[in-house]
Amino acid sequence: MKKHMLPKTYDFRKTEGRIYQMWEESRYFEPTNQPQDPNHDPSIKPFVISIPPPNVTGELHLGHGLFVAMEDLMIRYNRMRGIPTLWVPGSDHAGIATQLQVEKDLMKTEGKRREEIGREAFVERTWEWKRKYGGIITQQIRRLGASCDWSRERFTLDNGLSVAVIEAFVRLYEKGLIYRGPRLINWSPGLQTAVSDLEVEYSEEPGKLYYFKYRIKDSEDFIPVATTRPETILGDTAVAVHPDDERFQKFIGKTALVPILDREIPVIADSYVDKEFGTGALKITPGHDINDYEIGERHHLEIVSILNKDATINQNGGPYAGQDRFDCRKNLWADMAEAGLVIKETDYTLKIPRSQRGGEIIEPMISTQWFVEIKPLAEAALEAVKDGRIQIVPDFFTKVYYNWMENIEDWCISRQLWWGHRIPVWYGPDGEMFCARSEELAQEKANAHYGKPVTIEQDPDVLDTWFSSGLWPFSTLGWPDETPDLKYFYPTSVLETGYDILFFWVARMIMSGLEYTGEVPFHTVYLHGIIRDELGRKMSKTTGNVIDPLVVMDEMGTDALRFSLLVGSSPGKDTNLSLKKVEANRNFANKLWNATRLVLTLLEQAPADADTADLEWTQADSWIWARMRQITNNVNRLFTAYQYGEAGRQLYDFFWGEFADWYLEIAKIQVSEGGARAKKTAIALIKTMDKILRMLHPFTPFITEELWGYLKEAANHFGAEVSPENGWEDALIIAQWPEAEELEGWEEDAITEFSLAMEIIRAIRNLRAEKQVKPGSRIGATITAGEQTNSLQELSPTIAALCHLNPESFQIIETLENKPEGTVALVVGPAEIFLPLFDLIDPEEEKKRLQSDLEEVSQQIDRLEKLLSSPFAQKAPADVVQKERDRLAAFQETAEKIQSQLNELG
RNA sequence: GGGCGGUUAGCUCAGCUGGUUAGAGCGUUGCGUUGACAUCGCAAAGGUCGUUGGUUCGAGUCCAAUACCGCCCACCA
Repeated sequence: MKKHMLPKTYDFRKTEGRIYQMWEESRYFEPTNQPQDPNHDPSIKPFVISIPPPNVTGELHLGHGLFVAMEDLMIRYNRMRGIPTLWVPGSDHAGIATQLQVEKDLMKTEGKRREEIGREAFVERTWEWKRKYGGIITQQIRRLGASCDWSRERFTLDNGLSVAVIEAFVRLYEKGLIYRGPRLINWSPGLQTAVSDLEVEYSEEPGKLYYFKYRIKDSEDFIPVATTRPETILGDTAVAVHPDDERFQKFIGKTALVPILDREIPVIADSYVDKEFGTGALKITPGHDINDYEIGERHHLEIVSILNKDATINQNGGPYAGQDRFDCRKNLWADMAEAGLVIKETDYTLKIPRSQRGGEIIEPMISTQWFVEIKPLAEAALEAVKDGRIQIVPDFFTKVYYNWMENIEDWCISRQLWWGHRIPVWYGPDGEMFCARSEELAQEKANAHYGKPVTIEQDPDVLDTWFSSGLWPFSTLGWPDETPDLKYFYPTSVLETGYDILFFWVARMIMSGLEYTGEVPFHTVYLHGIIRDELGRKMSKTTGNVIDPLVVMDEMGTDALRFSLLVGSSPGKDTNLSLKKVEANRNFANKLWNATRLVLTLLEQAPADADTADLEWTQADSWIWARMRQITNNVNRLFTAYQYGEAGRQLYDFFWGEFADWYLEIAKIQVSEGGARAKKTAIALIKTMDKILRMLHPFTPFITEELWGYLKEAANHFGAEVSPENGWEDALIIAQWPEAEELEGWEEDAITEFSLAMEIIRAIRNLRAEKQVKPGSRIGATITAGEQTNSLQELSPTIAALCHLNPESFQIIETLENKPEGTVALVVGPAEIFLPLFDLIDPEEEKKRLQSDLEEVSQQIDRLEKLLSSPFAQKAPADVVQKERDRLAAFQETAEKIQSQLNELG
C-alpha cells in the first residue's frame, strides 16, 4: 500500500503560483480549434469574452477581483464543456487618469508642468511610465487565476488598435456622422479639457439663491431676477419672463441693462420660464447654461462667453476680467449691492456639476469640439436589444438601457489632452480640414486641394478614451483586417462588466460594433454590481474601509476570495463583502483539503483487487449518489441561468453538509468492513469527490486543480484506468464538465429511506449529549421500525458506529411487545428507539419532554387534518395531496407512540 | 419630474418553475479534541418574510396599493 503524499495543510501561497504556471505552460488558456490551425473547423462555435480592460497603470481593487472571478468562472465552465474558449486580455490607456499620474510625477520629480517639457517629451514620458508600471495590473490579474490567453494581450494604444481607432473615425467622418463646431460643452477648468455628459456628476450642496434687480432702460422700473451663479450675469443676453405672466407683460420687448456693465439686452417671453419659481423672471446666459443655450437658440440671442479656459473671467467681464469665477461672484455682488441692485439672498440647495474625475466644478462653456452624431447609431443599438440579438442580464437593466438610448445626446469625443489617439484630421493654411488614415494621405489630399504643396497641421486634440474602448471586442481581434481571429471569434459571447459602465462602455460597444462590423459585438451582457463593505457603504480611502484584494489573497488565498465574491453576488446587485465572509470560505477550502485527505486515506485502506461483481451499493452509497445527481442537475440549470452564486452555494452545502458530514463518516465504516465492500465504497468516494472537484473548479480553481491531481493519482494506485479516454484528463482545467449520471445498480429512492436513518442517528446522538453519556461509552439500543425494518437493518453497522452503540446489544426489529426494561424511548417518525438510559432520566422531566413533543405533533395533525378537509384535497394535484396524507399518517403514528410512552411513565 | 432595485434571524445575505415545518455564513450560548479537519465537530436560542389588499385549494415567492431605504436618468434659474 502506497502512502499518499497529500500534505497535512494546504499552503495556498506555494500552490497557487505553481498551478498557474503549469496551466500557462501547458497552454490551456489558449483556445482549442485555433483559426490558424490547418484542421480548424469553423462550424464549431467558440465561447469568447473580451476582458473589460483595466487602466494600464491601475492598481488591483475588488472590482477587478469580481469581474475576473466572474469571467474566469464562465470561461472555465465553457472550457470544461469542451467548447473552444477564448478570453482576450488587455489594458486601457485611460487618457485622463494616466496623464494625471504622469503630470503629478513630473511635478514631483522635476517640478515642471507638462507645458514646460512639451507634448512630444511628455508623451514619451508617459510611454515610459506605461512600460514601467503597465505590467503590474496584468500580473495581479494573473494572481486571481485568470485563464486569459495572454498571447493575445492587447493595449488600446497598440499599433493595431490605433489603426482601428483611426479607421473608425475616418469611416464615421466620411459618412458625415462626425462634425466639429462650437457648442456648449462641459469644461473641466483644472484639467483644461472638455468632458462628456456622462463624466459629469451632480452633487447636492448648500448654496444661495441671489435676488437682484434687472433695470429697464430709460425707466425707473426693474425686473427682479434670481440666480445661483451671479458671475454669469456678465454673460447675460436676455431676461425672460413667461408670456402669460401679468406682472411682467409690460416689459416684454423692452430693453434691460446688465448690472455694472450696462450692456443692453432684450426682455423676451418664453414659456420655459416657471412663474412660480424664484421671482418668476429668468436671466438668460446662453454661453454658460444648457437651458439658456436652448432658449437662446429659439430667440436667436447673442452668445457671450465670459470665461477663459482656466475659468477666470475674460475681457467680456469688463472690470472683472482676470478674476477667478468665484472671486468675481463675490466682487460683482458687492458692487451690485453698492449700486442698489441687490434684493436679497436666501439659502438654497444647489446641484453642483462636478467632474467624475477629481471632483472639480464643471463649467458649461462654448467651445469648439468634435462630436459624433449619435442618433443613427443609437437606433441600431436599441433595435439589437429590442429584437433579442442582445440579452441583458439581469433583465431589469434592459429598461435602463432603452431609456438612455432613447434620450441620447451627441457625444463630445475630443479631449484637450496629450495622452491618447490623436484626431486624424489635418488643417490646411486656411483651416480646410483633411481627414485621412495617415499624415501622408492627408498631405496628398491637401496638396491636391490647393494645387500645390502646402504645410498642414494635425488637430491637437485626442479622442475620448471610451472611443477606443468602444471598439474593444473587435479591435482586439484584428479589425479592420479580416484576420482569422476576427472571423472565427467575433462576435464574442458574453460581455461581463459592472452596471456603472453600462452607458460609458457597453452601450458604445454595441453602437460601434453594429456600425463597423454590422454585427452585435456579443449576444449577452452580464452586469454585476459594486462591491461595498459589510455595512453596504462604498469603499473609500477616506472612510478607511477599503479591502485590498492582494492582502486578502495573501492571508486567505485566492480561492477563498473568489468564492466569496462569486457566491456573495447576484446579477446586477451590489455585494457587501466582509473579511468574515472570506474567512469562512478559507475554512471551506481547508475543509475541502482535509476531506480529500481522508478520501485518499480510505482509498489506501481499500483492497484494489477485491471482487465487487456481486456486491450492491449500500443505501448510503445510493443516497449520496442520488443527491450528487440532484446537485449536478441544479448546478447545470443555475449555470445556464447565470445564477452562479446559487450554484456555488449549493455545492458548498452539499459538499460540507452531506458529503463531508455524513457520507465520509459512513464511508469510514464501510471501508473498515474491508474486502469488496471497502472497494465498492472507494469507487463511490472517487466518483463523488471527482464530480465535486470538477464543479467547484470554476469557483476555486487552484485548490481543486491541486486536489484533483492527488485524487487522480490515488485512483491510479487504486487500479482505475487513469487516462483521458477514461475521463481522467491531463488536468482538471481541461477535464470534462459533469452531467447528472446514473450509477449502475443504485437505488434512486434512497434519499427518503436514508433520511430516516439520519434522523434516528441524530436523535440518539442528541439524547446521549443531553444526558451527558460519555462519548466513548458504548450503549445498547433497540429500534423498532415496522415496514422500514429491512432497509434500516442494512444500515445497522453505520448506525451503531455513528452513535457509539454496542453491536452486541443493538438490534433493529419490526415490533416489540413491551418496552424493554430500564430504557427510555425516542420516537422518530415510524421508528421507536429504546436506549438503556432510564437511570439517567428524571421521569418528570421526561414526561414534560414527551408532552411538549406530543403537543407539537398534535398541532401538525390538526393543521394537516384541516388542510385535508379543505378544498385543497380536491383541487391540488394528487401527488401533493398524497404527500400530505402520508405526512399526516406519520404524525398520527408518532403521536400514538408518544402517548403510549407517556402511559408507561404513568 | 421619470425609471429601477431593496425591505426575510442580532449582522451579511440565499430562497428566480407558487406546494404548506423559511435556510446559510458570521455572531451568541452549551457540550466535545489520541488520527481528515479547532481553519473543526455536535447541539441550542433567534424570523407573524416592511404594511395593506387581491389572485389561488395554497403566497416569502404572482398582482395592486402604500411606507421606508438605496441607486440611475433628467437638471427650476
